[in-house]
Amino acid sequence: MTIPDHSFYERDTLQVAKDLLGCKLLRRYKDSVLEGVIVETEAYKANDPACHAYKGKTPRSATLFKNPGLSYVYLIYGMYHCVNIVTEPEEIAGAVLIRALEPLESLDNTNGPGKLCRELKITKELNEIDVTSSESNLWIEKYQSIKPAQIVETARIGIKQATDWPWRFYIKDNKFISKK
DNA sequence: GATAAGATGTTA
DNA sequence: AACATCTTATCA
Repeated sequence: MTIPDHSFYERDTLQVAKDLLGCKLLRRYKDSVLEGVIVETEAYKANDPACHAYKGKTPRSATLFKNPGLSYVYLIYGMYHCVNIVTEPEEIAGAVLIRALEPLESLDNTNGPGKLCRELKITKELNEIDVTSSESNLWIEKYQSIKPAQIVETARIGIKQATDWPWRFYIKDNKFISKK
């Protein structure tokens, strides 16, 4: 078991989004650990109209400009949270949205960004967590290696801007991908 | 099956 | 007013 360090995240967001497929997301909660395999991601970058940081730094999006390897958690539609991992060097905005997990360890279906956050008890309290340390309450470990041929690139889901950019990635034939 | 609408609150 | 969502209802 190895944990990707800051240099893993301090790269192009699209590359990180692909490389995160097959890694595990782990959440320490009340003395137990909830975990799942990342099977679907989306990339968000500074020059991307759909990115929260597109119009510059705001109180919410400031996290996206910080150190790669931090978590970025926000509330969407008033009732669900979404988790991202910050990418690119400091002061350059970028993040990878984790859209779906294949459940391990006592998780129910987590085939969507809102559902997986509810299952893993991820809330705004877990914003700006260092996911490169197993001391954190939220972190990422290497798990499976995914061959490039197993990665499918498609358009992102649930956004109104830049809907034709193929910045969504998932593991081919996996049963836990979020639906349209 | 498909499509529509409602819940809900933060953001800028 | 929009929103990186999900569930439930109402068709067929």
